[in-house]
Amino acid sequence: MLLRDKRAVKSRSALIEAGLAELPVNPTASLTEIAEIAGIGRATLYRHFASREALVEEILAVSFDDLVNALMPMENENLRGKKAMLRAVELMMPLANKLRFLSTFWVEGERVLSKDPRYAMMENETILAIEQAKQDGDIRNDMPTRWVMNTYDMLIFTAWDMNARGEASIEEVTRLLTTTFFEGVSPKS
Amino acid sequence: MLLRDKRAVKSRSALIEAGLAELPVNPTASLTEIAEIAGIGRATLYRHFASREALVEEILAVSFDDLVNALMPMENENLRGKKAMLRAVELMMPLANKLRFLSTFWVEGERVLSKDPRYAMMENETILAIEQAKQDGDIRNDMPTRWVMNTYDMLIFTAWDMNARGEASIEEVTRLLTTTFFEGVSPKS
DNA sequence: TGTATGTGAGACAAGTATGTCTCATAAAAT
DNA sequence: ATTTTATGAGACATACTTGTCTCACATACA
Repeated sequence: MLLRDKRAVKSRSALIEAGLAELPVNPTASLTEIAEIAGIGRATLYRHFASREALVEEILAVSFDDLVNALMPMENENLRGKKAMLRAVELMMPLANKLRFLSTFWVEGERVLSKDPRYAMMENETILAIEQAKQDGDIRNDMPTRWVMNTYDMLIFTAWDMNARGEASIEEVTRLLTTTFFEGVSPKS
Repeated sequence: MLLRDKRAVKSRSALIEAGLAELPVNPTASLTEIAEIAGIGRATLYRHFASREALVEEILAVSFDDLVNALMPMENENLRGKKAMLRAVELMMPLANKLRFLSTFWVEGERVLSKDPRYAMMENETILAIEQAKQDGDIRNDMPTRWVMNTYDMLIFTAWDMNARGEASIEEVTRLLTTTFFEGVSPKS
């Protein structure tokens, strides 16, 4: 299956899309269900992916590629600390459904993606940004970087979820997210 | 199985404890595994719980009972707004290990628990507290109550999770949670 | 047009989880 | 002490999932 053929390309992306949408909602979905959602025969699924594991790993790889690509513009912007974190949120919001897959399959994800040098780079840059923000006086020094990172990730998901339910626009949830993250829910004093 | 017998009580609680501990870590664990962890025969598991679903629902019910009981002291305290929210966090945090189950099985949980009148009551009281806090000037008026509630819930789950992983004590995550929620990660100006 | 190739449908085997049932044993209840 | 009841071990049927394979058909490609 060398993806020279239009049909193969279409089948493959339909399967990846189906897994991306279904597996975070129902992680134990059978490959029969995935194939049905994709509108593709089950046998064809196995022609593209040797096993269930292979499918998950492929979706992880594709999602991670999208994430890296979304953040590419930052390479030329030389932002640091708080400004970098704000910019990253802005760039990441539109693909939060892919981030959701990454977080759902985090155990597999870490095993697979940790072989990718970009993975260590990204994590490192997040930590650097948080610690830079601490030095700049934008993030409290008495908060563990790990907590700040978890909160940051969690707020991105909450914002995406609210947007996905149609309760607020991308711009609105981005504003809510960044305000809540840096200032909290209290009014400015 | 009317739980008049010591043995039945012991078996039942051993099974619930095993599910409570194992299922959040490995949600697809078989009932054979659960029974083995509990140190109970698989047949006995089926004597107590008609199906896998019944076991999960029972654990959800027990967990929710624990949550409601933990919040009982507030009935006599007449706290409102921000103070009520802080107190609720304080009372809920020690249940971290038990209530992680609720967040893992949130989909089933909502379906099962929404039949319980106490569920609607709890949600309603949270909304009331948030709106009271807005009136008191403790929460920004330009933030939708729904966003504030989602953020509040997600921060509690994040804190539970971090504590359950042994990355911070109950006191530590309580402090981090309340500070982040009301003040954000920025230092006080 | 003719050839190569991807696809759908379905048969098939192997493995595993579910749920039921029986029987001898051990423990609790009275 | 006697009766009642829960348990463990294991057999058993059923259903589902996985992964492989074949064959007729349709579509892309050259």
